[in-house]
Amino acid sequence: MNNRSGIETKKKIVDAAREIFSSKGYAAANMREIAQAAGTSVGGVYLYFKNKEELYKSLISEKRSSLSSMIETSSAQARTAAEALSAFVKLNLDYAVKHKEFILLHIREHGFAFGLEEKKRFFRQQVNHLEKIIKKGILSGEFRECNSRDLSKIIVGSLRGIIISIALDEGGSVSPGTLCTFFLNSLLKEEISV
Amino acid sequence: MNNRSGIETKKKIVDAAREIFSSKGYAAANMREIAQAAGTSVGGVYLYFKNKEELYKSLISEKRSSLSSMIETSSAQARTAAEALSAFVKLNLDYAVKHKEFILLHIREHGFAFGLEEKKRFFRQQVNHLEKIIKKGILSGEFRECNSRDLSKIIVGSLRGIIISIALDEGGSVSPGTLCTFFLNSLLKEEISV
Amino acid sequence: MNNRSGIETKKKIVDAAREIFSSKGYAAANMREIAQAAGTSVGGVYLYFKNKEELYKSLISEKRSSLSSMIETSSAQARTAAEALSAFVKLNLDYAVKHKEFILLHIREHGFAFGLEEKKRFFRQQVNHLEKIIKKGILSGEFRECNSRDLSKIIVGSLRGIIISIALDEGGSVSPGTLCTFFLNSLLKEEISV
Amino acid sequence: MNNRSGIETKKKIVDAAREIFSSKGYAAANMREIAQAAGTSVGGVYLYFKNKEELYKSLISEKRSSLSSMIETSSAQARTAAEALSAFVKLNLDYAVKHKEFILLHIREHGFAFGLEEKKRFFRQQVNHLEKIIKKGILSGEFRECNSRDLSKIIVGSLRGIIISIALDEGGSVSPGTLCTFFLNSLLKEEISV
DNA sequence: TATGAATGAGGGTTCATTCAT
DNA sequence: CATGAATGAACCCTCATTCAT
Repeated sequence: MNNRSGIETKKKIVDAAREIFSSKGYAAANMREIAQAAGTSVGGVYLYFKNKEELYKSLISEKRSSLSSMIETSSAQARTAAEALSAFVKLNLDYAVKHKEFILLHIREHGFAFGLEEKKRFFRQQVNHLEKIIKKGILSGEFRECNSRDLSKIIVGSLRGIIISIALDEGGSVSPGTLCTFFLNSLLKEEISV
Repeated sequence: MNNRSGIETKKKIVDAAREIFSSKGYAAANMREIAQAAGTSVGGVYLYFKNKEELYKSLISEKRSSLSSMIETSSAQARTAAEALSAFVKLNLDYAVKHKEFILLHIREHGFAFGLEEKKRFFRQQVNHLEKIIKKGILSGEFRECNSRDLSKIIVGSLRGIIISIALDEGGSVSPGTLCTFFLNSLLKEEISV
Repeated sequence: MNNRSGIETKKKIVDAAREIFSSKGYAAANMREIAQAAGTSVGGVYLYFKNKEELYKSLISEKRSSLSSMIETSSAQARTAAEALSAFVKLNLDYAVKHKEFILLHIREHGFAFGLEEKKRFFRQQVNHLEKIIKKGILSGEFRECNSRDLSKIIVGSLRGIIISIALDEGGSVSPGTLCTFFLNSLLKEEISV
Repeated sequence: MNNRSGIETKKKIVDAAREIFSSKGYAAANMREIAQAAGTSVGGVYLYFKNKEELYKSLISEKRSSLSSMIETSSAQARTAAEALSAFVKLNLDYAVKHKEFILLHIREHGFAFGLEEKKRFFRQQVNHLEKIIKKGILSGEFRECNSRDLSKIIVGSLRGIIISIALDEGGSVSPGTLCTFFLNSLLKEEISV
């Protein structure tokens, strides 16, 4: 096959790699298989990616930055703090549903091999982002007084756990609405029932 | 090796295996290294475990069942539903702090390699257990009316996410108390502030 | 590439190939690199040379024959045997200094890969040529009686060793004059000091 | 095969490696082939040598140091400078005859891949050693006044070239005696005929 | 029980060569 | 003539597993 524009080939490789990495993890995935799934030869993969690690990292950062920017955008458009939090939660969950493989990729290899620092940075980013939302809510009188830092950590952490459940198809999904209500119970002045 | 009983050797192997598996993941860990860390020979490991997979699985199930039974016990001793939930949360967090390596082991390889089914079963077990607590709380009038199944899933999922944060040392731990309060906000009739 | 004639391209390839082959040896050199250094594409190289081996061989024989003819010419112009020997030695040394890379190429791969027979033939040629000079010198009474065959072998061999030292920049060059004197000590009737 | 004492296996590997490296050069030699020739498995080779490079280097240094020490010893026993020089030449030639493969190994890869510095050092060592002999000869009145440094370089270089001829079986060997006489012609006060 | 040398399949990676454009 | 993406065989090396001692 002699595809003049390698861009198509590259895309196929990326797709195949995501699929395979996420289903078996980094170490168990093998380049031969990825090439095959992408419809190319082994050498073909190395035409676009320096090596296995680079291929893997490219998947991670590509997705991570796309999620980050989506979150940023949606928050800017929210009127109230509750709305911003809802958007934050929904985006994360939607993303998890749409990109299960990415989530697995992201969760798995957590703290292994390489990229630990990048992952922690991403987590901190999320926490910081949420903290801003909460603080704004407190200032505006929408949320009650609380430790915004701790709550942010708890919520981001929780979200991650729930996303894992979704990605692993563990016993049915939880609706974003239900989850938002759950979080808002500790934030809003008036109580709502789940 | 001149241990009177092989039991000691086996224990050393298990400890070394946990340490190494959890720090590098299943695929990247290697038997020579485990044997060395355990102070035995490669062949020695195969005296006690059929193969790498068996060794790995034994670690998982060993810890998982020990946690399960602890939770079971603690719940039986609780007077109120809130107390039972607190115990549940605290046990899980304590366990995470004390056995970070196990958590990593448990989280990582999530849905990979093998053991996916066991992991899902464990998750369902936890959800079921929590659901019972919540239902009891509703019946006793301690908790408000709510979808106990959904809430259980949310809480167990959240707990998992937070445990991961702890295991990965991501930006300071959240106290069990704070976390319980957070969960109870959606359960108790009276509201409490975090 | 918009060279009017491919001849220029071919020359560039040959130059690049010599440079790279001689600096890394046959096996470690690679076609992509050669093409790049020559300012062409990989395919371009194959337009002028059937394959890697052919490209390599062409370098060797090109240089070898040019040296051979120079030696032939210079000998024809010499008046005395000593002069002929001097010319022979000087040409070889000059050549080594000017074409270090070729020497390396020639020395390295000595008896390997391919071309062993050609190399031996070249060596024999040199020995034969020198033997003629020595015999002429004995006949003319310039040189003393000696085993001309053995001496030729020794001198050609020695020359090769010294050329290697030069090509490898091992500790300073020896002047052609000094070397000639050294060789002539075993040939001339009167003794000279180095 | 389960050879309790790996030392035998290691020897077989070394022998096979020398044979193969010297017949095809470093780059063209391949580990599978070496293992096969040694009667072991690929993994077996890596039990004794970290990698291809290490295996290669071990051959070189092993032989090099053994030759060095032989030369040192023989020189110490020589009565006259001429005797010392003879011993030096003979040892080198004998070594070349007995260890053709080593010579090839040593000559080839000259200035490539790795080990260039070690090779230069070995050359300088030889030159230094010979220079001492010549200086002693001049002092004792055995040799005539001459530039001992230059002559040493010339002789060591020549020796190398002649050894290459021998190793490559290029047209019959030169006897050590003839060669010594050749060298001594430029050193001894009285002239001798070859 | 315990050892560790030996095995060999398999993984990551390179590179000469081809060929559609 | 020229290009460079594509191919795939082959290389170096690792490691789970076995087995003679």
